[in-house]
Amino acid sequence: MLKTERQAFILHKVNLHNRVLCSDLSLEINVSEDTIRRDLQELSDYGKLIKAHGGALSKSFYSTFNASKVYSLENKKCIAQKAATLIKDGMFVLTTGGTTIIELAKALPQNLHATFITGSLPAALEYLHHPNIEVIVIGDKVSKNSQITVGGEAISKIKQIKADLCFVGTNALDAEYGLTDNDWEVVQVKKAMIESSVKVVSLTIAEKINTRQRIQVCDLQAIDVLVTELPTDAELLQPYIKKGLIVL
Amino acid sequence: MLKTERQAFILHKVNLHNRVLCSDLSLEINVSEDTIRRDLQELSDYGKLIKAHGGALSKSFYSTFNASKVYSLENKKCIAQKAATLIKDGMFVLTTGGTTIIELAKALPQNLHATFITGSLPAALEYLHHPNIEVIVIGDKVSKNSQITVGGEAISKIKQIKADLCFVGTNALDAEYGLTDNDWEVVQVKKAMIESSVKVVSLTIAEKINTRQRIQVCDLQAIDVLVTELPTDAELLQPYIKKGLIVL
DNA sequence: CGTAAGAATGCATTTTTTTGCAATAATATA
DNA sequence: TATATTATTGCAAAAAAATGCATTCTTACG
Repeated sequence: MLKTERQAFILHKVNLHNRVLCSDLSLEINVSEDTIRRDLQELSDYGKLIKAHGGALSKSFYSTFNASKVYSLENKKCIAQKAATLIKDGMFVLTTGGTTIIELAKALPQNLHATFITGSLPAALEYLHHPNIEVIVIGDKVSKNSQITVGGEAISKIKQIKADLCFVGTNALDAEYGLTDNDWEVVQVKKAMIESSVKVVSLTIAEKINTRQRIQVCDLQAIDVLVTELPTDAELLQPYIKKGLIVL
Repeated sequence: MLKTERQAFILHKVNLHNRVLCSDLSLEINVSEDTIRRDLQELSDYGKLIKAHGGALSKSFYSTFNASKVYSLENKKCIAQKAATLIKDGMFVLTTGGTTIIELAKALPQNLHATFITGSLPAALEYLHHPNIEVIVIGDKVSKNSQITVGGEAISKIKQIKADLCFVGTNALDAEYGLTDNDWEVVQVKKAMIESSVKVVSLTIAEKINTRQRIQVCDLQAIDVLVTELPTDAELLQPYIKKGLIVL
């Protein structure tokens, strides 16, 4: 059995049964547990499943247990504060999902009057807490990992919109490869949002800068503003400033 | 059972029942109480639950904020348990919003394979916790009070669906006036859902029975099943049984 | 065709994690 | 307070993961 074939089999199995054991797979496919472990490691790196001691769990099963704590929370709060200043009364704002976006939602001033459009359920619930913000949810199937709606319906709805501003929670940003991500469905939604907006803002914690994932969302040129927790004059940001991005 | 899987199970259990005992879990999962205790400690470290002597409490129950907010919680849990038995594998299920529906979402068995369609953001997030349930959100403007999507877009999407089952969280039910409610926009959505479903189930706590609100959602005839926390032979329910409703 | 570079795999060894047990301490409850 | 239940701690056995290395299999290329 080829490596790719084996990994596809493992993935199928884990999605069907919600969990797999190294020992079972080893017997079933007739390779050593080491190989299975290496496969699981790889699949986990690609974000296809969740590795656990002794085996792995399907991503949808794992999301039951709502991903522990927010990583790098303080930095994200800082980014949210900066980003919030970009929103003016009366604006139509598109946002993706992710923990940084949630922090942005929390950081919005109480007196802001604006319309927020999103496919992220947790973000929508946060926006609802603000008395003067109108919330519009994009409907479609909900992706378990990201808790945002994805699919053709969602994308066609997004294309009908012209927003003033789009906030993109960023997984990886690179001066050469632009904005990249690893979930195909989520990428499609992000693409549509970026196309439907006049201005695009990338919210990026410093450690994601100069990294790349497998699927491209957009070129660097498509991004207007980059918000990080770093001061504007940080070494890391200079290449992006040179390429014409506004950095906050 | 893998460690991670076990912890997910514990978390599910504690969120469903509001509390768990080390001794129960130990028997149920078949590991020592020491292991359970260590799991609870870990989950507590991650802030997913509150550890207590002899077991643990759900975070939402412990923080008076959330617990006190849900009125008549125990009755609603009882209703949810009964209602959950109506759902079979492969079904398409439409649901409204409301606290009883949230309890239903929590009470769904882990191994249920079904598709849930809703405009309620909190309900959708609950459904997501079930690995084998597909969640579809109806998009539109979100109503601040009810946290469900309302409006023409939502209604036209609902009309395109034909579901097997529709669960309606009920505000007022009366043998003469049928199902009534007091929020015009929410009523429009409920109407559409009822029309789009083969079977309609009303989830109603006893104190809402024989009460009415200002706007009619549907006649009693449109409802197939009535689920309350009362035993089937309760005096209060007899008029409804006479009128042909199935009572659980 | 043949050979060299690189990837994939299994095996042995070391390290880490998980788990149950026992002894002791802390805590609840009658 | 006394007693039973629950927690904590240290420890050891078992299981699993990581690591380095040798062997086999693929692939690329002269």
